[in-house]
Amino acid sequence: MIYRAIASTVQRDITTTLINQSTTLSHLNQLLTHLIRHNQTNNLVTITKLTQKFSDFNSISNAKNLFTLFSNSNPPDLFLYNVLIRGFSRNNLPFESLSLYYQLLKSTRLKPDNFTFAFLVSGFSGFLAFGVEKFGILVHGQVIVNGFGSDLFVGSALVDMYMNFSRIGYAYKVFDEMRERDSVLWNTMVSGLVRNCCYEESLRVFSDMVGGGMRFDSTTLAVALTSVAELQDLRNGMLIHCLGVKMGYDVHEYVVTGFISLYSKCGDVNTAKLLFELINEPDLISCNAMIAGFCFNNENESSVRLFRELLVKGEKVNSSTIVGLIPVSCPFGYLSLTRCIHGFVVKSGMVSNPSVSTALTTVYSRLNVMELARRLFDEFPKKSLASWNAMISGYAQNGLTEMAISLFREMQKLDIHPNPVTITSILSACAQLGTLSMGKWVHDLIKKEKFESNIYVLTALVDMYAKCGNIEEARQVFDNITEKNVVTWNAMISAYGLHGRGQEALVLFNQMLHSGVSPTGVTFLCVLYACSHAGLVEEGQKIFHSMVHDHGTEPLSEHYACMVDLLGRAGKLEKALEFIYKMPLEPGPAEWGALLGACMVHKNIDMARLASDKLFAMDVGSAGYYVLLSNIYSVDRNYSQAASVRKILRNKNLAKTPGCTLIEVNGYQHVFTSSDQSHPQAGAIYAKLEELMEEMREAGFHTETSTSLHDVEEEEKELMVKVHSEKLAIAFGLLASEPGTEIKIIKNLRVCVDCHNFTKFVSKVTDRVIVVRDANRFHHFKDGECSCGDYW
DNA sequence: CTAGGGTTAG
Repeated sequence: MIYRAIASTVQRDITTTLINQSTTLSHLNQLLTHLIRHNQTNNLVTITKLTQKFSDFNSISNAKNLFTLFSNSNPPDLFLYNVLIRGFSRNNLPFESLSLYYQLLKSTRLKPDNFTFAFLVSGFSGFLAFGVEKFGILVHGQVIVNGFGSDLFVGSALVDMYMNFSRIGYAYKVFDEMRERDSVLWNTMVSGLVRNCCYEESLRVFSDMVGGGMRFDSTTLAVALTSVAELQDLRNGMLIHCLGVKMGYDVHEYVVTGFISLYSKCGDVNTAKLLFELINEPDLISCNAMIAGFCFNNENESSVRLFRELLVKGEKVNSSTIVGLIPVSCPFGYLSLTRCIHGFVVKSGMVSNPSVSTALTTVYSRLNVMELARRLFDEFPKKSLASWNAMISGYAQNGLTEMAISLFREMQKLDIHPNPVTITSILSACAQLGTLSMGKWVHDLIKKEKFESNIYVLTALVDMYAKCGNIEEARQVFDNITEKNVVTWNAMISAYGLHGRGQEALVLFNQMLHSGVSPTGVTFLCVLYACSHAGLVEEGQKIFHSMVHDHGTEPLSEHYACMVDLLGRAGKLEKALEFIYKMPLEPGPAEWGALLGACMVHKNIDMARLASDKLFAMDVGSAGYYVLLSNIYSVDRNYSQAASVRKILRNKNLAKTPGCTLIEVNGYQHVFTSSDQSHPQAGAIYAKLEELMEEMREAGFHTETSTSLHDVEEEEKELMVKVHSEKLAIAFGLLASEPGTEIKIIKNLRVCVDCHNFTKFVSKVTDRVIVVRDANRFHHFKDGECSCGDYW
């Protein structure tokens, strides 16, 4: 009897040892066959061990069958349930986990414990699909009801889950409610924030962790390195470097790889190369970091060379290598090169890797071949958040704003939660479209989701408010940003320029210099643009001078064009022309175009002809210039010439854009076109308009058409028979909004003189502020005056 | 540990 017991124990120990030592799936299968053959499938410990091992080998069907086999003749204990739930979760089957959990509740008297919940929750940490989030929240409810709300294991799993859904706010809530915090919990927070591109926030949490004396391991340090690298924050990066050395973590090759990545992304390739050479035998991963570093610094030949070396050494390159290499085809701008890489990716089967596909989508977007990008996107077997973002941002950046927003809506329908990157792109789309209501909605979303510390989001928010006409709101958001970068400053400066508030732009520019942020070329463009739109000629010239001599910034063609615009707008046409002749670069379409525009405003026909001759010689494919030239001939009463230019325009297929105006009332958008009758309230609108026009005529105003030379395309000629869309929108705005409230409209073309006069008049007699965004800038009409000083 | 998605100017 005793012998038999010992024998069975020995047998069990041997089996357990064999299971533990199994290194392949076939070992396990052999063992299982053996157990079944000898009728030894009734031992709980053995079965549990085997179930666990099967799921570790991703053979979840075996694990499941084993569980069923056992439970047919024995009641499983909680441990076995937990092991299988863990198996399902690890194999990305959260719903299988969930149904097993229900089975546990329904058909046993077992009480789920912290392991059950930790495993159950963890199933939702890597799973993103339609409507999963609701189930995640449901599971969280079960956790609380069962009293595990402050369990560390469960808590970490919950934080990880919410981070996966980009629910930063919920993750924080779980984190805050933990009575004690271990290094795993902290690490989950830090890496979750990194996964959601909240790099500043992750560094803040990391420094809280270190400052609080919490032990951190080399992995956490590596995650923090990711943040500083992404932020290109060399100062903190070097601090973390020191910290890593002090802790002795630099013996780990992956930490050194993190350092290489940091210096690569901060532009210090030499240090990166030095560290790279210190590694005796660089592995694939450190090579990838170096390749990406070369790419980042436009050392494309070096990247390709290292890539070749890897191939020669017989190393198997992975998706990281390809993703790191793909940007090489971007600055080159060669579609064929991208196609080549695309071909390689398809051949090697890497096309199913979301990172690779997303990178390719991005390259296609940058090259503005959106059809290819979309086709690739539609073919993704599994769309990651990044792939959605790549597509949405591609649309937004190429001006296909409606497509961007409709894709975002689709995403929401599928219950896929946006992260800060998505939000930034959508804000950019709102800014371009001028949809304030949607922009405000996104702002609320930002607050709810705790994306408020993300500098990209906030900068895009400033820009959105400015471009939707809410300059004060833009400023408020701007003032609340604690750590502003150059782009943030640029956005606010350009906002003032857009609204014709040049002095404020200059004040802000000086504040920026005092705050220690160095201006870039874009900063000077923003400032010069602001000066130009406010007629601040001397200030602009001083800035231009200081840009070259104090800041050592080399002016690009855009800067010269801006100066031409500045001088030209102010009527200093001769000076503008002289400036063009004296500039060290070859003057291009931008400079001549700016001069031509100025000539039209100041009615200098001869110089206009000179400028347009230059433009035609360059064969610029822009309808605007042709319209301007046609207008010149009209002024000269040379109608046949004017007609022939328009014919060229038609032949070249440079379609003129029809004018339309958008107005938002109570969150609804109304779009008007010229002489539009389609609005349900058209009758009342035209009656209101007639009433105002009559009043205007009585006050001695008359319609002005022929003398105006703005680039408003055909519209003006139609004025005698048609009513411009902005008048309709304004009349509607007066009817549909409360007296005394501000009216805001957006027009796709430039405002014509007649409408400008009309709007001035209306603002006076109705005592309303009317804000007009045209193709170029904002006009604030108040009390019969416009902020542009009749100069646009 | 390495890799994919974001803001400003024209």
